[in-house]
Amino acid sequence: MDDRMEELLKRSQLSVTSSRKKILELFLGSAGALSHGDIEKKAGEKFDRVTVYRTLQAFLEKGVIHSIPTADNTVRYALCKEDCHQGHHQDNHIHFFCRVCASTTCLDKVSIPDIDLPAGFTASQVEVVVSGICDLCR
Amino acid sequence: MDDRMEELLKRSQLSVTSSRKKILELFLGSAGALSHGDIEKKAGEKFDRVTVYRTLQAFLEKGVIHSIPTADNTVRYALCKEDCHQGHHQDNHIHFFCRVCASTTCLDKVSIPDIDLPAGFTASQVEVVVSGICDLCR
DNA sequence: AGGTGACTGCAACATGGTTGCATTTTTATA
DNA sequence: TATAAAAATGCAACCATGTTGCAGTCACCT
Repeated sequence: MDDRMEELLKRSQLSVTSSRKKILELFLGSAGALSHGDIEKKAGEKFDRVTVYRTLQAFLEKGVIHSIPTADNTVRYALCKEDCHQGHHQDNHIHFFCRVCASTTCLDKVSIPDIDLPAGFTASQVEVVVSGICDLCR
Repeated sequence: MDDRMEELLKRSQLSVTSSRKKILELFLGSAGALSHGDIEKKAGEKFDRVTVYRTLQAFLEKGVIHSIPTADNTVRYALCKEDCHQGHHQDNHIHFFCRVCASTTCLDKVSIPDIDLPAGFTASQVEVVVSGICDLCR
């Protein structure tokens, strides 16, 4: 477990520190996506707010996590799959936000449908966020 | 023009005040969606920040505008169409965010495709935000 | 083991958003 | 039209969230 996290950090060209291991551990141990606030709470006051921000920033840049915009306007983060590379995310899946438990899940199985844009518009990214009730809350 | 705004406010059960007329005017005169910050800038320091917040809140509740989550994590607002009613929005269209001019547009013509959710999930709302380059910037 | 560069924590700051309350403006009613 | 009640505004203060600079610490490489 510890090895796995160290390996993931090294592969992403990030130096191995205790805060990064801890935050990575939180992501690995959580089903859905985490917000900055979630991480601060779960980490148990062990790290400075700034460290959490900078760690998330580093993870984002190196392609370890990706950010998810949600309806309640708080950014959440989730682990990327193996095919995410530095700076070039492959998060071609939709996100589900549960109104009951406020959790955000990546629905890897559901792909994003094609969308016909009007003439003159060019799409480089499509974000789909579905809100509703998740399988655990019904 | 002035009549049109007063009528819209009255129809939405909102009392007619100068700030509401001014903010409504900004929406009518702008092509895309506006963020809180946009409004404060365009209004020319005439209104208190709090008033802008409360006005947007009131407009939201009465179905005059709807909110749009964007990739850069700032909420934007756009006028609702006629078929939006109090508390029950009919904003069943996708939103386009231009990376160049940072404008957000409602693409009324493009409807949201159906999405097959995994078993156990129930969808109540689907948000689609396409990022790319708009027709004016290419 | 030791030097260099990267990471951390602290303080201070900036921004975005909310709440309570006194004052002003709208609206409804007479 | 005058007036009372209701609603909206502005102000101050506050909280949450996010950023920056810098000094100290830690990880990495040789």
